[in-house]
Amino acid sequence: MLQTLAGVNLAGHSVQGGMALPPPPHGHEGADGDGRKQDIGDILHQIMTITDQSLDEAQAKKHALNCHRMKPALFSVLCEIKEKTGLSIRGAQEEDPPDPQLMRLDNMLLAEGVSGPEKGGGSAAAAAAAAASGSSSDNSIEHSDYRAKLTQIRQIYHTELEKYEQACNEFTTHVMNLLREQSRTRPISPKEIERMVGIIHRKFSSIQMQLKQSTCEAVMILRSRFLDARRKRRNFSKQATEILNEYFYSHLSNPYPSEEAKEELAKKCSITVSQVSNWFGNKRIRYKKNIGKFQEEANLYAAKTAVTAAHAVAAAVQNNQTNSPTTPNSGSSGSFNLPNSGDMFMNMQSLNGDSYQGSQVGANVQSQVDTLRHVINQTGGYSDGLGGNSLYSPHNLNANGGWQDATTPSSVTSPTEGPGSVHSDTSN
DNA sequence: AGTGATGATTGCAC
DNA sequence: GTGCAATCATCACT
Repeated sequence: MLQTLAGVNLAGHSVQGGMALPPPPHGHEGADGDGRKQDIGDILHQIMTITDQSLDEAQAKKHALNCHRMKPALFSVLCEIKEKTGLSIRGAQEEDPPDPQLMRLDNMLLAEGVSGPEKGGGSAAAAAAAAASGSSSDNSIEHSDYRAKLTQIRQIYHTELEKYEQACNEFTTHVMNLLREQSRTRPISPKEIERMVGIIHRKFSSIQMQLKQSTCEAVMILRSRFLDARRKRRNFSKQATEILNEYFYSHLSNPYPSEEAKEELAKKCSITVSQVSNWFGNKRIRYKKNIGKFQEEANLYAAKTAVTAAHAVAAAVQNNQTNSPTTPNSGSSGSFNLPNSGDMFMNMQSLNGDSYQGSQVGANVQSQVDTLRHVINQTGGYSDGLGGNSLYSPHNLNANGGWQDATTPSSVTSPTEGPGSVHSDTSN
């Protein structure tokens, strides 16, 4: 049938008098070879002279062609032929499975909070990183900065994506219109238009993939810049260091805070428990390595805690004056916690004025300090007999360089208290 | 740029 | 799992 039709139109009475189709054939075409050659020659001639025709002429012929009663049949036949040839071969590769790389990129962008629903400008990754690297004020600044940058990336990504989608839609509509228009004169089936749309979408999605890829790269760079704790190490705040030092020097005989104490310190210092552990690990080793260097610091903190202790003792004594006054180590009152303990190896009387002024706390307090001193002395940790400027003696380090009381540190919830020692825990 | 301080990590021992 | 010791990487100061 195809051959018949094709033969009718091309070899038979086709395109007589311009491009207009002839009336339908009445039978089979003539088998005359010369006649066929003549016809083909005519067609070629018409094609070659088509540019000489005026626009009106062309439109008129086009209209005549469209109105020809054989046109629909011929159109579908040509479409079928086209379908079976390589002209539409590109459509064969449609319906391929989703690109794994694209899926990876999508997942990553989703996990980073770039694509998907807005999570308050932040992301799960940022939150995780925040938890991992602590949550000090410095870090929070950093994370807000990180979030701001991420939001920026997110905005750029969405703007670009929107642009691409818009361009894709516009282009698709344009091509579809064009093809529909052309389908009136060319054998273009709706299926083929669909395929063309698919091709366009694939092209645009490959552009989108590039966008996603560069967005992922940007996020990765941002993460490594902002959230790598080691790269972006920040010193703890002065206050945090002070709190940690106070605890360390007031528990020098056993500077191993319990889990509870670590948590308390972490909370106070706005750092993580593991950071507290790191700090104590570093402090212990560095103190041990260079005791001399830390002596001044130790004296300072010891004086500080002594003053606090004296104040606390004074307050306690005043509270208990009407009752039976007790020494602080009686531990009857839970109203205060003496922040220094048997760890105090300080000679208060030899402290200089900058660190400590006995007169500042008054005679009453001074007597209590003396009491305290006595109590501390009883623990064996206090010594008046230190030579030179050695206000502070690391008695608590044994010959092996370890802490004497450092037995099963992880299970120790408070410093080992000798008889008569005052419970202290600055973390409380 | 050099240097010491400091927080984090790693490998090992218990 | 915890702590020690060594080390790394960065900060902060000169």
